[in-house]
Amino acid sequence: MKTSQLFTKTLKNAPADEVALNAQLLIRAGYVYKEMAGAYAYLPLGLMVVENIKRVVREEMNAIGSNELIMTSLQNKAVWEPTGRWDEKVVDVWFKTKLQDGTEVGLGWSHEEPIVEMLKQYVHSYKDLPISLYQFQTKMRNELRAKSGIMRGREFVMKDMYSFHASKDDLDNYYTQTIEAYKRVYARLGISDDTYVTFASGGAFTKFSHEFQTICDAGEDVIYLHRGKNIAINEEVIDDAIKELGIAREELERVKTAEVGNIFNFGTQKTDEMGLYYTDDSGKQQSLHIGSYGIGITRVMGVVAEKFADERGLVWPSAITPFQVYLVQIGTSPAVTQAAQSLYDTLLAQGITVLYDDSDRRPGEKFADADLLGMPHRVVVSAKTIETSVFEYKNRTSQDATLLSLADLQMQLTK
RNA sequence: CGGGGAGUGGCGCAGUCUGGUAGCGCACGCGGUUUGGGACCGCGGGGUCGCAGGUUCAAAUCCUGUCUCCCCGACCA
Repeated sequence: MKTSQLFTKTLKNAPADEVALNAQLLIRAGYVYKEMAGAYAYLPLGLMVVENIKRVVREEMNAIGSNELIMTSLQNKAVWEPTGRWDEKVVDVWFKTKLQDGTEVGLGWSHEEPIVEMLKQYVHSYKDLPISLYQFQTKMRNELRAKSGIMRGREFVMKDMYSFHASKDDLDNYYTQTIEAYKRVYARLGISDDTYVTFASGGAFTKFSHEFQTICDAGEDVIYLHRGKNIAINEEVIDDAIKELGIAREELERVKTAEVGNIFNFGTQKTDEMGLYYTDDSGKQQSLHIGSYGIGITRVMGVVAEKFADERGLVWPSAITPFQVYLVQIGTSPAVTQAAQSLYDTLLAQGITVLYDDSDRRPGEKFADADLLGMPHRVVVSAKTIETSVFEYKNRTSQDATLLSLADLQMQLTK
């Protein structure tokens, strides 16, 4: 895409009321627009990142046999009453509204109850199990206080998955598979080195649930870490956990983290509360074992933005960058324009995504934008480079540029 | 929800204490000179000062109320 066609605008200053680094950079670089506290619009560049993160997650969820669907944002009060969670004293993040005839409805902050309710219509026999469903949904949570830019909003995109099983063993097995799938997701997103599977507080039917926590100063959680044994424990459950695991608190390192995923083993709690049962092979009615697995898509984007950014701007991992290459044309002579256009066409034909800065701005501004926008590769075409038929290449994270032939450049961009 | 801070062109700010109908930088438009790390000169457009009410001859400025935003805390299924 050419910048002349892209809806975007970079800013030198971030709005003064944004303190969170992720929001400052994402707003300055034109990825997001703040509608109100805790609610951000995703502009074309930001949407590309969101979609790229979703693509990675989608591929890994599909790989463990889950099915994508999409539930509704409007939710039925009657579905939530049996579990007691319609009550605002139990769930304090509800957004509730009324239909014109006075019927109360809720805006979805979770889809656990609705999806269990839905399955009553489809699951009757052990032959229908197991089943795993997931969606990417905009969750609405009426948080007392929004904070940390896109890392804790009142409206955010979440991947939530739910699995349904005939036995505890089958659920446990799938739960373990999901942990591995989540690890692959974080590896592909470039944050696996700093992401830990963490023991956390869970429902009444599990000793612990698991969180995926990424080391991040802007995070809201604190975990205790044993890098050698690869053990991580949320501060919330530290006392119980060290007893359980037989380790000493002194062995653990205390770090600030952001929760990028959370999985729960519900056991048969939901099925019993809501009356979802199946018939086993001897004709007896049985409870289902249910698991629930979430990844905050937009929060992950904020964490990645926050973690990798440097003083010049964003730095995107290759897997989720909106474009692989920021192509800078310097000068507007026909020869330079033709060379830049030609390179642009060549790279596109090769399947490499390119943002081609075809504006007639000065070089300094273009370089500053290239850094701020954070694409992994920068290529410059100028009068100097076409003289010797080379291209100037620089990686976002390196200081120095090198001159490469077209073939070498193509190799650099595809490795 | 408790505590603290802040709302002045699109963004960043000054002006408020000591009332006298709004200013700077960036951005934007036009002309010119420039062109490898956010250029320079000239000209120009744009705000009624979050909102409402009050005091006053006169309110961005004083008073009351209200809305919004940010930070800390509490909360986080």
